[in-house]
Amino acid sequence: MNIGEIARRSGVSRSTVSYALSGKRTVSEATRRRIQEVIDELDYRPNAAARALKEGRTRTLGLVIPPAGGRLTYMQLEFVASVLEAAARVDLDVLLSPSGGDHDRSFERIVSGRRVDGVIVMEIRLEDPRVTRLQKAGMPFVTIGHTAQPHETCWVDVDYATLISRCVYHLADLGHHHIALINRSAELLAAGYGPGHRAREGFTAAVEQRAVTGVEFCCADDAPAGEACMEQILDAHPEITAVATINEAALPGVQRALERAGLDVPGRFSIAGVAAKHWAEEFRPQLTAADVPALEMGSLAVDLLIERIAEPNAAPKHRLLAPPISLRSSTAPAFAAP
Amino acid sequence: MNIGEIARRSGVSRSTVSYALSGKRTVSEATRRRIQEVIDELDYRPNAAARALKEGRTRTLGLVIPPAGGRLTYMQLEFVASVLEAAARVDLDVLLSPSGGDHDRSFERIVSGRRVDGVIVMEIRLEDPRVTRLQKAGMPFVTIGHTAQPHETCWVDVDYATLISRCVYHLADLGHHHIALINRSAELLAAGYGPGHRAREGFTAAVEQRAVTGVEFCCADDAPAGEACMEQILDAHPEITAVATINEAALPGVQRALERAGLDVPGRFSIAGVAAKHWAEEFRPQLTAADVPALEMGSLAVDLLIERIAEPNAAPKHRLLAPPISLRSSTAPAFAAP
DNA sequence: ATCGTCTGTCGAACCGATTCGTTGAATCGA
DNA sequence: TCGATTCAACGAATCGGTTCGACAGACGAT
Repeated sequence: MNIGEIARRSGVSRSTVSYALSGKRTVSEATRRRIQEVIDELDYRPNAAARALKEGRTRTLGLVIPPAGGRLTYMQLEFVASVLEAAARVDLDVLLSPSGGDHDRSFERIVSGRRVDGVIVMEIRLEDPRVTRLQKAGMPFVTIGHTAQPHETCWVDVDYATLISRCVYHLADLGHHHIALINRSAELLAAGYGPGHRAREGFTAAVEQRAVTGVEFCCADDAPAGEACMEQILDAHPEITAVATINEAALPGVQRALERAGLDVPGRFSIAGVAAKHWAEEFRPQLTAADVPALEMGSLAVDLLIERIAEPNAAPKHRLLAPPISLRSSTAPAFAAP
Repeated sequence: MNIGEIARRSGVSRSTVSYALSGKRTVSEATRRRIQEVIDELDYRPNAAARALKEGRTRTLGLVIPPAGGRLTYMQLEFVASVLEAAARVDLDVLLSPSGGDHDRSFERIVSGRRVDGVIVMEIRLEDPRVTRLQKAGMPFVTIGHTAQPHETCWVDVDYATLISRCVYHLADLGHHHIALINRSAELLAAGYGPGHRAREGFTAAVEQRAVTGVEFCCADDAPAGEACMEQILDAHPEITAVATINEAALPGVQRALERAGLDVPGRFSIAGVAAKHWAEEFRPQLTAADVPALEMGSLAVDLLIERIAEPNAAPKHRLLAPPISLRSSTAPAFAAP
């Protein structure tokens, strides 16, 4: 079932079949039809490896996702889905690589085995060895999130600083004077996880501007950690009446702790966050949040990457997204003691 | 940076480099070291396409997931993650194809372009065109879920009939006499979606055996549909005090409807389901459920597939999993009017 | 009648690996 | 000292496509 077989059965040379298929040279209508018939009959499709070898491109994109897959947040999942969809629209396949460091075998295979034409990397750190690796290998890439050298690379990111600021403004407008930030884990922050750092900056700035008091807490990405964190907040800072957060995975636990403490949301306690829209709507009560446009980001990333593959030496492009806050049912005016 | 370059720089032939790398023939220790040095220096790795072309295998698996538009359930997500992990452990890459029918371009590329050595297909229907297509193409595959001809193919599946039966037994043991089944959508059922049909069978059988009354409801896979469905149940069958379900995505809505009706879970109403463990634990109240071992299923599927690729003509193997129910906080004895 | 152009097709080279058959040198036993 | 054996390396063929240069035949212009 190779091109030679098709050529033999339709009585032409292999090159003619190739040209009939690609249209890069003229082939008479009669031969073209004859070839097409044979192809349809045998259900022939060119071997991807052979084509990739000759053309020097694989028509495949790599998507590097965080390792230990089970822990993908809803937002990340939405993003992955949208990358797949966008790639499928332009007939590109997607190779997934669950890897964190730059010594990961799967990552190495993809990058230096030239299995893909370009790579999208999620969950970027401020100093990210994968970025360095990709640059060294000369592999086109787009990151979700940006490094400490943002001007050097192509990326799409969410403006966490602005979004957390908006959360704080919103809460302050509602009369909350003591607000906590539930950030992501201390380990992530220490590792230079950008969104965490920028959420911190935005929080600090907004708190200062509105002259409210703000305390930051780091919290691992799961419900039990959220529960423990919220307990700690209530315990150490009983004056706090609202939280802003970028840690959606912790929220079920946060909610549980508030419930146990008898603090109704939003009656006695408000929560504003940054989360995937779908997730925010399924949360109970529905979450007031900046709805991260994960779907849009995915197709944006694919577009940028395709552009980059075509023009590897053009100036890197970036997109910083700052979606507005959707008001739902998890925030309300600060409780005034009767 | 190809094998010829390495050969030239280390003063040997290309074949010697190849043998030094694969170890398929003896290469003197001295030359091997010399070659390795050059390789390390240039950071060389064999071109995947060239290797695939010559060897006739790609060292890549295909994973066919439901079309990207539809949302993956938490269970499906866990499964995808575990496939990725299991494949990475044995140095295989994974190509994702979000496709439903057999005419999907991405599916066709993977199957007849021989981009992968084998395929794992999720969300199998009783009559599934993709299975037919794969059989015709002679591509090794493993399905998650099985078709109406289960003996013909390799598959891994959850024994939904048994699990739903166990839910019903558990609820009946707690004194519930009127139980609803919240199945998945009527469209899916009509399309021959296996888990839906087997849940129905298990439910019918268990209800009969325990002499309780059971009513089945179909419900789309999202919270709003779950809410509407639960409202309908309460409205049309006020005697019902418990539901069993395989529709995890509908549960947040179900819960919301019960809350609005003032029915405390599990005090006044019980819920037992089939769901991913992590999901069941994050649900409030924690869900009594048969914890689908999605992680185990993923690596099982990869193992079966690798076996199948090695021996395409061996008798197909199957695995039907029936995990026990984990008792959590969403079920309690039927409410007895005071 | 001759030359140039255009069409449609073919043959051969090439992409970068693997692998088989071969060969030259070193080693060994008789 | 010679043939047999082993070791280490080489050269060429091959996988299945794409693409470049060549070329035969038809056609039109001069």
